[in-house]
Amino acid sequence: MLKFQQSDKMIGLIARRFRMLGEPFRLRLLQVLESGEKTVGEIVVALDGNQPNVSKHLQMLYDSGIVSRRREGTSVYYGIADPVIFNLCDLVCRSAAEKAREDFDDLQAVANPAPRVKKAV
Amino acid sequence: MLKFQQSDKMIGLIARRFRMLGEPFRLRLLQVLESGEKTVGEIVVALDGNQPNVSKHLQMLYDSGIVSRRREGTSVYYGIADPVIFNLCDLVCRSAAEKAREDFDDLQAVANPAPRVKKAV
DNA sequence: TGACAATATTACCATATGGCGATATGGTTG
DNA sequence: CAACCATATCGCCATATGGTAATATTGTCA
Repeated sequence: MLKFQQSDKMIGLIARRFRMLGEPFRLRLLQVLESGEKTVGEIVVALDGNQPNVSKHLQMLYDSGIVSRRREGTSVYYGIADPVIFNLCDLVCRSAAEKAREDFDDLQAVANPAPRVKKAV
Repeated sequence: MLKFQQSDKMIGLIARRFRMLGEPFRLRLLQVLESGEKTVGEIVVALDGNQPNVSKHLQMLYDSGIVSRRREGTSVYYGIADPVIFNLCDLVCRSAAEKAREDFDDLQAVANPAPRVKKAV
């Protein structure tokens, strides 16, 4: 924010980044890669996904500059290219947890409405 | 990351948050709200959008706990409920800018391939 | 070069999402 | 209550996106 008052292009780029992280399967992909480089095959096994789907999402993350790619023989190793995403996830995680807690409290409040005195049930 | 190895539900929540930010129009909405509470009408004018669309996106942001809502007469004021989003945007902005710079450098490198000696064009 | 393994690409379907006009709802004022 | 704001919701369409099977590509090795 603040700095991208600028062009619509910049906003588009930012949005794209967020959209990349806005997909559960891709988050799980990144989660798997957090412990280090992995081949497509290894990732497929780890996530119990199907290969074309994994490749597709990896491609998207690669195009966005979030993951790196390295070929070795017939295998391709993917890794985290931009560790900042972990900071992002961390922030969002905390924030989402906070929100969830508030929602829960609100529900509680509805269930036990303002016990002014002792409670009369 | 790290902390949401846990449930798929948590991953879903995180993804949803990111998805909320993964839409140019919503980013612009938040940009407008950064300078303070605004009514729907004011936002419509500021973004030159149409009212139902603005309301819809505001509703989504509200459901996600990103913006707050306050009624005053027939108007409704929206504001930022979770300022963390600005940190997020800031991080992504920097990161995206970095990526853009790298892409540019790569292009340059292709255009002017390794001038070993003087240059032979 | 042929056979095989790993990964990428394509094609297609189902669903999700955004934009927008028409309409409903909620609140104010007379 | 009627008329009139401001906002929310609905219905529809066009497009984007994710999942998956079939197929193409790339690299290795004999």
